[in-house]
Parts: sequence; C-alpha cells; structure tokens
Amino acid sequence: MTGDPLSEVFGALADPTRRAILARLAEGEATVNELAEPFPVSLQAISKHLKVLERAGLITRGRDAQWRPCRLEPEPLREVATWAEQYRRYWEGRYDQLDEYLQRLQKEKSDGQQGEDSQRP
Amino acid sequence: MTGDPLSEVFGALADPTRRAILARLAEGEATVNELAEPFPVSLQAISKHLKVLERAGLITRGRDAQWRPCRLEPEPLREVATWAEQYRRYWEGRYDQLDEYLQRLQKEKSDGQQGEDSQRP
DNA sequence: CGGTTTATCAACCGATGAGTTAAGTAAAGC
DNA sequence: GCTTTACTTAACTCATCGGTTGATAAACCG
Repeated sequence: MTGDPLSEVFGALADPTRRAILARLAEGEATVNELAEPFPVSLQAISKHLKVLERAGLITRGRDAQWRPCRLEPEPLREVATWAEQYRRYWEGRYDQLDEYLQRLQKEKSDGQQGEDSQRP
Repeated sequence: MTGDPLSEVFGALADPTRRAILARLAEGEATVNELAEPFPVSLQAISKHLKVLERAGLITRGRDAQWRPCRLEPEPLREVATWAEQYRRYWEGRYDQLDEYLQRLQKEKSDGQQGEDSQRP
C-alpha cells in the first residue's frame, strides 16, 4: 500500500482469502499447506498472501524442519479496532460537546463564509 | 476490491488520504473543495477518492445547489470494529475454553496426523 | 446573456495486485 | 546420494489503482 503501517494492515485485510487465513489461524498455528487447503488457488498464491500478512505484521512465521508454521499476530488487529472505535460515537448517534461545537462551527462557516485563509486565487 | 462489502470497506480504508477525509468528515459535513483543500493532489483525484468511499458506504453525498456536501456514514466503521473485536481475546492473551480446545485439537492433528480427508493424491 | 464556481467524466499513464506456471531451495527419508 | 515433501522465488499476464490533464455539466452571479 502507501507505506504507512495502518494502510498496510487495511490493505492486507481487504481480501477475503487473507481474512479467511486469519480466521483459520485464530484456531491455532498452521503450515502453509494446511492454510492453502481450503482455497481453490495455487500454493504459490497463498505464499504471496502470507507474505502480505507478514509485512502487515498480522502473522509471524517460524521454522519446524521443512515446515513453516504460521501464527496469528493480533496487535495490528487491536490497532484496527482502536482506530475504528474513534468513530463509535457516530454510529451510536451520540455526540459529545466538542463534536457539537465543531459541527456548529462547521455550519457557521458554510453560512457566514469568510475568514479562514482558503484557496481563493 | 473483490466485491464483498467488507473487502470494499477495508480497501477504501487502505489509503491515508481517504482516512484523512473520513477524519475531516467526523467534524461535520463538507464540500468536495473543502475536503480537497489540505491535500497536494488535484480535485479530480479527491473526487475519485470520494467515489471509492461512497461505494464502500462510508459516506453519502447530498445536493445543495452546485455543492455536493459529503457526510460520514459510520455503519461500515461499526462493522470493521465488530470484525476486529472478534480477535480481542487474542490481543488480550486470553483464550476461552473453545479456543483452548481448538488449539489442542490443532496440536494433536500436527502430531498424530491421520484421519481428516486431506488432499493426499 | 456570458462568465464563474463547483464538481464530475473521459482518456490516458505508470505502478501495484492477484493470479498463473516453472524453476529453485531446503530439510527428511529411504 | 537421490527422491520426496514443503515452501519460495522468478517471470509473466491482466486488471485495478492513484494520479494526471482536458473537456463537460450544472447552478449561481452580475
């Protein structure tokens, strides 16, 4: 994605196969073949998905002989939850004082319309 | 993205510009020009971002003369939060009985290794 | 009316994504 | 030591993404 960690994570999650892999890993470690088994794509495709998940920090991979067990790394998911929670008051339809203030300020700006070094050429 | 709603939402969120637009909209409705102002890209680029956000259900657009005020639509964000919350017990390091059972089952499978109609050719 | 402001649509471009097949690496097993 | 098993890397295809410029639509303003 764009490079920043959160974009990397969201980008990794924007694929149902990868989300399914995470769901599977929530049941415990698994090898690449085990992870690939349910999907109608090549093992190489899964290998790529795993690399994406790894880059995003969503999984880590160990070594056990020729197997490469994958493990769920939940920290980025916590960050996603935290990020989304910021908006909780919006989906709960509740707005605290600051929000109301900001909304009122916003409204006045679109009515009164002046000040604020805007981009008038 | 792949078509399913959640992928659409995650895909929309996988861009810092679009997340910044959402953050701005959390302060209240805004027009396209207002949203574009902070960014070093063309208005058309922002218009495209808005279309992506709209397709994902993250914003709606009204009509006020020649202006098209954008509004934050928090429902998909709630779904994101809910989705991520599924993994809460993992980042809290706590596992309930079912999880332990699944993990044990998983471990036994990788040790004992038989039964389970797997993909042996 | 003509011009300005606000925003979208269309065509293009380079980069990236998700998939493929084919070849390469690495450890185990006989 | 050769084969098998597990997985990765490489090279390619094709679609989509994020950005651009240029043209267009629609509503207001004088």
